[in-house]
Amino acid sequence: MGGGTLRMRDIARHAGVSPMTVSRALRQPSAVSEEMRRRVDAAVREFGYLPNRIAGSLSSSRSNVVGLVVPSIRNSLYASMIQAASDVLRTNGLHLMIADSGHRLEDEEALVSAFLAQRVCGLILHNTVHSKRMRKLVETSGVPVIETGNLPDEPLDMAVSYSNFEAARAMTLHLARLGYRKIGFVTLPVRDNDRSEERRRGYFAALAELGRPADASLVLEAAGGFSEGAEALVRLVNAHPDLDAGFFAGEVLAVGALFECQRRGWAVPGRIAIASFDDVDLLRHAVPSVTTLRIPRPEIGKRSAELLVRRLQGAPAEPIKVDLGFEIVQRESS
Amino acid sequence: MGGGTLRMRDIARHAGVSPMTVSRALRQPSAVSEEMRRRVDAAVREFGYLPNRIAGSLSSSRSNVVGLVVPSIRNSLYASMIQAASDVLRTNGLHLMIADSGHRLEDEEALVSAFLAQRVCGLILHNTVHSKRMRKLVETSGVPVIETGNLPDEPLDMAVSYSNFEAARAMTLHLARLGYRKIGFVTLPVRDNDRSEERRRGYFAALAELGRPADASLVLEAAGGFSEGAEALVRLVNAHPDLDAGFFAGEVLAVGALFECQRRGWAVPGRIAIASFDDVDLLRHAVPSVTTLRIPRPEIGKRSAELLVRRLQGAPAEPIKVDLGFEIVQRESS
DNA sequence: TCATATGCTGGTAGCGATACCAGAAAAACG
DNA sequence: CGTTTTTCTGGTATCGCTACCAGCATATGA
Repeated sequence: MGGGTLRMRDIARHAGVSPMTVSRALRQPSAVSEEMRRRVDAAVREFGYLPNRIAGSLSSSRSNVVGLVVPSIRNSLYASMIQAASDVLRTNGLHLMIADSGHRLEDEEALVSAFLAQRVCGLILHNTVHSKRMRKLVETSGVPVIETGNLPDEPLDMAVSYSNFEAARAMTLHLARLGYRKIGFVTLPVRDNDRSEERRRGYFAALAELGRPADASLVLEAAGGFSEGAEALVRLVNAHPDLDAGFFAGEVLAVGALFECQRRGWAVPGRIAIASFDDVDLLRHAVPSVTTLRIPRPEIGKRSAELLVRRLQGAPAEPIKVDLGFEIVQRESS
Repeated sequence: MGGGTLRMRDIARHAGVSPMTVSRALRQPSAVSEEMRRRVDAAVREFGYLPNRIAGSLSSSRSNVVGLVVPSIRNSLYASMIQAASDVLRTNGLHLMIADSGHRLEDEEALVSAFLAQRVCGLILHNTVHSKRMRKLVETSGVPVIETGNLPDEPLDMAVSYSNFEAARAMTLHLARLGYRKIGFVTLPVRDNDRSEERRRGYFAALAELGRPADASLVLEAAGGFSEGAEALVRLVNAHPDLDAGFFAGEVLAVGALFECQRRGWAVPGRIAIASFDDVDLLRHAVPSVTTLRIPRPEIGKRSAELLVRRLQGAPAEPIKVDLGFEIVQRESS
């Protein structure tokens, strides 16, 4: 059973050609004659031969695997990005190795090391905060890298993202423009996470522009679950009975808060308005539908993969920074 | 930059030992003397050497990558399974290559081929319906395989799952026991998907046990979106004004239906009860919280990975079929 | 004391493919 | 028709590492 995996030379023998001809017939059929191609194809099909990509990679020092590190596989946000990236890569004969860092910087470093040891031909990292050691690791490897979670000041290589700062700022201004006077902000954990940090900064920047005081008690940090969102809302309202809008840095938090309002019979947006980050289906279909920021996650995945592919095809290694922007989606909840 | 990647012999030279000693010091430190280990470690750290796993895999004909194919990366159900599997694999030095078949059988076959060409050391497949060619492909490769989406009659190798049939049957009986007289069932697309098919069969089996007629108009097939769930519910109610319960084969469908009830002011469960498949956070926190089937997704991922690891460590290649069961979670919506 | 066991190190020969070059055959040219 | 070019094929030498065996020390036994 399966023990005897075939090698190229076996196919070659059966086809009555040299191994080199088999190799060529498989990778660039146009380089061999009609006759050879026919013989090789026949033998390949007859034995169900699958070329050993490991050997191929070693020999050509070129791999066809891209490594991707996200903070959490579970999060559906990343899922839409991953899907889009995966699709583009696949049509270019590349595969995706996925790992999650669990939001731990040291784990990310270990994962990147492992990926580099596997000799991936490219890396996509969601995180944009890196240790010095990691930066050096990636740089000396010479592997093209894309960062996607934020627009970093000093990209490792290429970046495809949007501005968390601008997005949070824009939404805060939007809520103010709609007439909300007291806007609370619920952020995801900030530690080792520049995205959260940027969003918080954006919120405060907007308040400053509006000439409103920066009240730290209007900002709460919450882990990203439904309960945490509900809890945060309640705490904010208790502390600030005149709170008339809540801006949540994640869709799960926002929906958790929305459910809490339903349980307590608080009208949304009558009693309190709700706004969220990231346009997932859930927010569009919730009752009431939730105002949010549309971040072009699939486009980020697509562009990242495309840039990687282009670079692998020989494009010059110049730093590229793509800002795919965002969009405010005004809905019933505000 | 980075052009000159170091080889083991370079490290060996700098450490004043042979390449073999470096190899051993890295893989089984106990096999070399204290002194050698020290010298090698120092050189490795000094130059930031990363062993080339491609070469290592080729040489030892042993890889450390597991291939995983799910119908859709986007679906959060798979995410919790993937996460759990990934964790177990990582602690055993294995990595995960992930691909999605988009529910297309022919794509799955292509992906499995590609994975086998990459010489993965194991496969996890969610799907359990396979073409003849695919079965042969996998069998002759000799690679251990786990199927996770259903309990197949003829597993390729090992299976870790639960019974879709029994789960759907149990929930239908449960709803009947609660007193619901007319239970509609909304299934996900059935084509090439034995899970959906099994669920539908389970629903009908329950009806038969209850001595109720098998009314095909009580079953609707819907693609898995919020709108589709909402739509399906409305169509069912229009066709059957006395419908008092809706059982949805996916959580997005169920929540979509729930939202529709909220929009229309239908009391849940007063006017109509709702039940779902799969226990995701959303269902627990929705208002009202939704009755559902808890499928042990993380456990499935964990056990799958563990079985794979054990097999790679030399466990005999015997067919194993693990049924991790399910559980009915009764909540407010029914 | 010699013989056998044990611990550690290094040399050699692959793993299965591809890069590169050489050469034969066919085609194109003057 | 000879010469140059083009087209195609095959041999050889890696790619970077590990399996396997040989060999030298030191340790253990009789």
